[in-house]
Amino acid sequence: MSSRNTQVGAKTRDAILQAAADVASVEGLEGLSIGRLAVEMGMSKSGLFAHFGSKEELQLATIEVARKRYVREVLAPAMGAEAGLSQLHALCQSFLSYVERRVFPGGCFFAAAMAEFDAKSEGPVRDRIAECQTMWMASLEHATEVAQHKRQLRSSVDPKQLAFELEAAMLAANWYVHMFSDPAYLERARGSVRSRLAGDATPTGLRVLEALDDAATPS
Amino acid sequence: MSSRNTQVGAKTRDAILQAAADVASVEGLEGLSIGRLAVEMGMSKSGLFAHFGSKEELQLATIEVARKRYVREVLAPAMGAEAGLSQLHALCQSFLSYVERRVFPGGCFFAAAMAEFDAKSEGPVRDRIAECQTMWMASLEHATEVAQHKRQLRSSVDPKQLAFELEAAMLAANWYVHMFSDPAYLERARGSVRSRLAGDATPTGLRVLEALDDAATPS
DNA sequence: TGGAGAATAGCACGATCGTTCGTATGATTC
DNA sequence: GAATCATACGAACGATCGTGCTATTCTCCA
Repeated sequence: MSSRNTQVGAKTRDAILQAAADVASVEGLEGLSIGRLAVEMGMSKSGLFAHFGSKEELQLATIEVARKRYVREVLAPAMGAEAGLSQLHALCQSFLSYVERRVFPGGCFFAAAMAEFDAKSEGPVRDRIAECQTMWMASLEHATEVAQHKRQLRSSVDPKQLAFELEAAMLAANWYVHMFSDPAYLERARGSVRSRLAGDATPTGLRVLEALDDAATPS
Repeated sequence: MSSRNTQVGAKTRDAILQAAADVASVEGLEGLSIGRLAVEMGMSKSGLFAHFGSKEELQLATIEVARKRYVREVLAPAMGAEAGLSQLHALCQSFLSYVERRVFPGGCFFAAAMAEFDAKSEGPVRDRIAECQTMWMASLEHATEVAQHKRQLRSSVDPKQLAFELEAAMLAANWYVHMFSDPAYLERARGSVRSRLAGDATPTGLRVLEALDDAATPS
């Protein structure tokens, strides 16, 4: 048949995982309970459970759909920007927009998961979360290195240090926005990103940043 | 009598809460279970439970002992510093030292609690955590204002913005140190604090910072 | 020394947890 | 039309959750 028939269970499975990712961003990956998830999906606990076989498998599968959402909502939009400083700027703006748009209802899924598992004993779930966080940081560092190669950021800048500081401001905004229900913290983070990039930029880099600001506010 | 006899139960209660704070910094305040805590304390679940009457009361009491520990280990040491920029610097160093010394085995208790409750529905526990976080930020902001009054930091600096950025770096270090078991992130945060304060300091403030560095590295 | 009251233990409850098992329903394939 | 497979359900398991009640043990003071 031409219209390849997607297995009926795959749709259900994905629907479950999308809901699971939303719940986990609020309640945490451990707080995610199969029973409550089944009620929310309008199906039986055992029917839902059969899709995964164990809670850990459910958690790992949830991480994967969350990761795809993250790629689609944060990374992909920033890939349109020119490599280097523009892309570094785009990654930060994209992340803050993703928090602002409430792509996950409880804030950044991976921020919540990192905070939940950072002190816990080792395990596949913790390992995968750490991997995801490392990959995200690597994309910030890589954009920094390209920007240095293009003489947009000073060569004295340590890419890991810059990535750390940018991510720190974005993470803090993520917590505070939800804890105090105050979107002003997103603007604080945007201010941090702007001044940090401008402070490390070469004259060439400053022109790039100015062009980005002009594009953002076409008055 | 001169040696006022503390009620025997009060010691037990405090011992329970100290253990509870340690556990909660790793497992979270919701993950804290009365049964497991009782086993750890070598007493019965009901005997332990009787001290509090409800899990919520246990959580609130745990927050209070954690807060006292925080005051003792972070705020109090920094109160020895001269008001203003020195104290702002001391608060940041004190916090990072508190993370490094593993005052709570799972990292900063309040960072973990904020991450756990930021997206959750309202309640006394969430409210208290938010209060504690606000008070900590207020002490950073206050030190900034005093520093401005003393002409150590530029008057153009927004105290809330500076406090946000300092706290962001410290929080990020707290997560990463535990997630990746790498104390280098503490140095990254120290670098962030140093460059951020130096960047906003007046000539007077710069001399203060230099004096602090000399005192820290008496070569 | 004994009695009052605080502190702890024992036991049980309903609810929920993750998990297993047997079964019923549809669709697909021979 | 029969056999097989994917999918979901219902019931139940043992464990643990928070929370009551009642008894026992301990501490301290008159």
